[in-house]
Order: sequence, then structure tokens, then C-alpha cells
Amino acid sequence: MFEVLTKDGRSQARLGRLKTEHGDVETPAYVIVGTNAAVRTLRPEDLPATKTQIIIANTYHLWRELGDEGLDNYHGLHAEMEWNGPLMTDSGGFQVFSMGAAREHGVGKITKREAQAPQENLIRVTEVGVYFRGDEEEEYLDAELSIKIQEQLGADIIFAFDEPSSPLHDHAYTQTAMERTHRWAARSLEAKTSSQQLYGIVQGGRFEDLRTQSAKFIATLPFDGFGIGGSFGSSFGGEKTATLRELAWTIPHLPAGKPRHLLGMGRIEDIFAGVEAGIDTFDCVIPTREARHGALWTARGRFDILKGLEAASGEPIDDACACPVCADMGVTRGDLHARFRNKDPEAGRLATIHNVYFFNDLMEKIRAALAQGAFQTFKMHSLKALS
RNA sequence: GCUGGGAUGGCGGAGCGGUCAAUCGCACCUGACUGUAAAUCAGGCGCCCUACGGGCUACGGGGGUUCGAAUCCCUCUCCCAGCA
Repeated sequence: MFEVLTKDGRSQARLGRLKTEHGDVETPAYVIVGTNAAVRTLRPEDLPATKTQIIIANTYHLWRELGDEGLDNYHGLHAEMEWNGPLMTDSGGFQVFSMGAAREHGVGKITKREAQAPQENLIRVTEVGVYFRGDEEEEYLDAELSIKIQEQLGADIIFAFDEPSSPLHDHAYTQTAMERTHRWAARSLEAKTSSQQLYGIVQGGRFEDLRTQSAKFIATLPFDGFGIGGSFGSSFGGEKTATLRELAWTIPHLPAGKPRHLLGMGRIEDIFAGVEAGIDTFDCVIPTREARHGALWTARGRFDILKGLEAASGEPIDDACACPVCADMGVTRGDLHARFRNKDPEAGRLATIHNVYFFNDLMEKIRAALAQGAFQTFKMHSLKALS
């Protein structure tokens, strides 16, 4: 199901191929986020031209939207999304954090600023499962139910249910959550009846001993692949050396022949650091969310299309870009600026097409560099170009 | 010409004696965004300063009343509606 094609001589980076029932994914690859069974603002027919290989949808959101009855009669994500390529679903584990500790602590999973005002924690975690307080009544989700829902959704690759900890959790709580996640991992495996590939998730927060312990434990279970999740402390995402160091705590303990997915990390620096540390796939909201917010990515970094100085620009978003928006549709920065200013729904779509293409294209270039033994050179040039 | 109603910061539009450099919306400027409760959120938006704070000039023009006026009175200019 996973094949390592080439390894970089000077790092843990590797070129690979992830096989699924809906086709192969050439790795390293970006997994585009389509939480509610759609990449926000895009139409199914937009996807092929964005070089998208694989999309991840979300168990929690779809479960809440469809309900038990809807899930019982569900015809599957592939049909629903009009996407015949590979799909993943997240287990709903991340919502345990984003609706729980993240709100209570006023932080994201990467802390680099001071905490924001705390909000009400909508989550109650127990040994057996998690209570989510949504709009009205409490909903209960656990490992078995998450797997059942993911089987009903029918993605090619599914994830174990986990409890990511907050960067502000101390060692003791992080350990408690990690050990609970380990038990849920075993239960997730036990619960699965389908032939879908199931990934286990390594936790352990920002603590080296816990990360190592978690990786070692999860690696002993018969998962098809491994996700690395949770919070990363202030060092992750900033300097690449710190990123490498944190991934270096876990990846060496994972089986070399199985795929490794870095959950929810996807800035350019993170990608290079992750690839270098041996990550095969990444998923991240950055390309799609930032597109909707007017932040467009180019090889030289991102810029804000909403800025007044773009209004009169007749330039393409990125003159080096071959995406449909830049190359085929002839959309200029001024055009796109005006669409954003006018709140034209097409603005988000065009920006999303561009950003998604940009990240997928970047991965393709990384793969090409790996194939030619030129990863280090490409990495250096790319990071330098960023600023 | 008469009779009413208006003129407030880039625009719209609150305020109707002090807590008003002036609610709010739009526009504009900054900054965030990392397994999506985000097509979102946060901050700024008269001028000047050693900016927690302080000083100027301001609510169509001019003149009054008052300790104090965007708010009350007189007058001028312009706009709108109705009547001639």
C-alpha cells in the first residue's frame, strides 16, 4: 500500500507512492482540506486542474450535518464529492482540541503569541469517549463510533480517534491525554471492519520523552500508516531546525515502510522541514482558508490581494504560475482585487484554485527534486526565495 | 415669492446644552490565519506631540446666549418638499 521509491542521501526525505483503491498518491504530497465533503468555494470540476491528488474530509462535521439516519443512507464521499481520487477522513479528534482546550486556553496548536481571551470549553473528555456541546444538546463520540462513521463515509484512508493536547497543557496532562489516545488507538483498530487503510496518531505534545514514547507505542500497532498530531509548542513552525528536532523525536520510531502524515501543518517552511524529516503527506487549511481571506501564495511568499496597491495591477497573481487562473483565464491582480472588494463569490474560488495549485505544484517540484537527488538544493533556493 | 424640512468627519447616517474628536454602517489602512464551528477575526481611521497620556482645530458661513453649544437664538448661503 506504500512504496518508498527513492531516499534523499542527506536527510530522511523520501519519494514514495501511496496506493489506494481510488488511485495512487505520489509523495511527498499535500492533502487538500475539504472538511464538509467539498473544498470550500470550489466546484468538483475545478479540482483536476489544481493538481490535487487527495482530499481530506472531516468525520465530526459530516456526522453533525448528516445525522445517524443520513449516514446510514450515505452513498459515500466519492459520489457526494464527485471525486474519484483518493480520500482521507479525519476522525473528529481534532475537534476535541479545537472546541475544547484550544478555546479554554485561548490558543491554537502552535503558540507563538500570547493567549487570546479564553472561551467556554465545549468538550468533556472521559476515558471512554468525548461529549461535544454543540448548538443545543450534547453529542457523544468515541473511537468505535468514529470508525463506524468513517466506514460509512468511505474514504480510502481513515484516522484513529485521538485527543490532541494543547501547547499549554503540562507534562502530566499531556501524558494522560497521550495514554488515553493510545487506548483509543487500539480500540479504533479493533472496531474497524472495512478494508479502508487506518492510520494511528502519535501524540505527546511538546515533550520529547512523550513524543518518543507515543511513537514507539503506536508503531507497535498494526496501522497502515501514521499521523503525527497535536500541539507543537512555540518552536514548531518557526525555525526549521526546531521543526526538524521535534519530528526527529518521533519519526525514527515509526516503521520505515509505512506512510507518515503530518496532521494540520502546511506552511512552506513546515513542508520542507517535514519532508526532510521523513514526512510523506501533509494536510493543512492554509491554502484554502487564506485564499478566501485574500492571501495569495507565490514562490516569493504570500501577498494580500485586498491591498489598495493591487487595484490597478494588470499583472497576474504570479507570473511564474501555470494554474488555470494565472495562465488560462488571464485573471489579473486588479481583477481579483475588484472581485474581493465587491464580495464576488468567484473571488474566493479563483484564489482557492490558485493557492491549491501552488501548494500541489510545490510538492510536485519537491518530488522532482528528490527524483533527481537535488532536494537540498531545491529546498535552499525555495526558502531563500521566500524572503 | 410664501410655508415647512434640511446642511455633521471620504460617503450614508446618529447625536439635539456638558460624560463629543463625536454611536453605527460603508469605504479605506494594518495585522492575523497551520488535522476549518474562520468566504473569518482583531486593531486603526481630524491634525500634532516624548502618544498609558497631552495639545490644537472641528459638526455649512457669520454673529449671539451660556460657566459650557454639533446641540438654543439671529442672520446669510445652499439643498429638498408643498403652495403660488
